[in-house]
Amino acid sequence: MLKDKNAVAPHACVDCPIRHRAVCARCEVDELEELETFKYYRTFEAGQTVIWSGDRMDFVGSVVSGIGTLTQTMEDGRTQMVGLLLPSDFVGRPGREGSAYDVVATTDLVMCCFRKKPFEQMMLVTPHLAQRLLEMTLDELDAAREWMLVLGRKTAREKIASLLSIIARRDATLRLKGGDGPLAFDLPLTREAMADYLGLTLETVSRQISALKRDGVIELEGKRHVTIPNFTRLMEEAGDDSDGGFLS
Amino acid sequence: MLKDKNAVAPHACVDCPIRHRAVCARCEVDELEELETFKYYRTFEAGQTVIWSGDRMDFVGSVVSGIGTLTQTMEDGRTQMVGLLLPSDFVGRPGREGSAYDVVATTDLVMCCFRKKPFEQMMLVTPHLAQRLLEMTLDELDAAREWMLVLGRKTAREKIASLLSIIARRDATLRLKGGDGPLAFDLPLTREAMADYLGLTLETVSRQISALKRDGVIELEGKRHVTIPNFTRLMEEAGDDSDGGFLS
DNA sequence: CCTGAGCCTTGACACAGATCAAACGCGCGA
DNA sequence: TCGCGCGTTTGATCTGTGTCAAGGCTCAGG
Repeated sequence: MLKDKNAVAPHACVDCPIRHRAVCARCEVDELEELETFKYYRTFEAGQTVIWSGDRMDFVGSVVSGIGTLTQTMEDGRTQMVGLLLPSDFVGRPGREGSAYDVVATTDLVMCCFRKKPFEQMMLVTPHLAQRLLEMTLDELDAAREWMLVLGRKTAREKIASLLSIIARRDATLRLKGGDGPLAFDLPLTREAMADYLGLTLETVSRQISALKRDGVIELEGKRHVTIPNFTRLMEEAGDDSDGGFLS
Repeated sequence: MLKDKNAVAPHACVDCPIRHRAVCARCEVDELEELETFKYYRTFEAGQTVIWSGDRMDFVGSVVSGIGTLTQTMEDGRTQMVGLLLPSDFVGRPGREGSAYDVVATTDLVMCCFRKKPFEQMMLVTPHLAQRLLEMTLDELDAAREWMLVLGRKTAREKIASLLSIIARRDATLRLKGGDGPLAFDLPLTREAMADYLGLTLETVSRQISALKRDGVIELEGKRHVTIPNFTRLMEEAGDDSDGGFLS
């Protein structure tokens, strides 16, 4: 199952693509060198599970490229996605044994992993690391709470529009493109995964996407490629005020 | 409007009731003394707003006693509660200007406040403070994600049962009572506040509470006093597996 | 004692989204 | 080339929860 790829991809930290956004963003060169002594890369194929809920974790790490999801599942099979992992996002919790969620690779995924014990040790004596992790965790908390509003109070159409605007925004900031011209991106999620994120069924997701397309809010090329002709319009459909506040 | 009470309540940190659970839990005596140089107490009456969303915050702080809520509101008035503030919980975000949520006192509330600037300064040089805050933030993130499952996937009945079991658990841990005897507590929230927390209407909340009572899952004395004859039964109704995992 | 304001309960009905079911289209292996 | 599987779309119907409306309980103030 595991491909040779698993052996691939070691960067030097200094020219890592997520250098300026990940946990290590604030680290000095010598601190990066220390991190490198217990760092290793792992790759996962689309669909592979990175960590099972409840499993013991012996590493923490950052997403370097690709997309992953955090999900919770009830005994009867109902599932809720509780987080989206994009490049530079952090996985794992220092100071806790196991994972509380399933972590799954949605696309092929490259992770920069640190052995947990030495990472925890280093955090105790390296404020740069702990400060950055606190900041990232606070951002995630804000994002989770924003999502609670989506889940608790928005209609199906608003939920879809909210998801699209989040993906569009994160995609745009990753590529550092400004401008209000038409945004375009590939949906990194299946209809089912979107449904799990939004607390809907996949049929409802499909119907609402068709409706948004019919109403000219989005354009579709194939099933996955989305163009947003007017971002403000999308925001209105999402029920957000137009302040354009953006996440992490 | 402000009562004399506002002048009241200064404890010495060393015999503070939340000393061992709040941000300052890990601080040494000398660190507590430093905190005390920019600490002050404020009290709020039930119903009073502590901070308006978007307002500039010049303090951060801990809930000493009483109960508060964090809520988000959409332009059209739909509101979602995104957090419950219980004694020892932390309010405010170091490194950010304004509040992202409305913070409201649900009961009379006493807060231990720190002026924000000196607190941020102290965090930079006091690992005990930053470490504890990270730990608390990670716990809150877990709680928020658990709540996402509730909001996205649970039925109205399960939502009510989930809320009751959370309140019962936190109440029990606050009072440090063990034992599986019947739990009893007063609901700190109105039906409307519960609805805002659960993404329901107050009518649905009322109906489901009546139904749980009818089915013997809970007992009611008046509108607010709840007895749980069988906690395991309540957990089953909440759709949680019986692992009894508990928060923060 | 009466009155009014909050808070809560209950009923009747409407509707958004779930459920069940069928079929499409595209890529891939045989 | 065919056929199969997966992700998706679309339709018909069902149902849980929202909406609207009426009335009850309790407590504080006149």
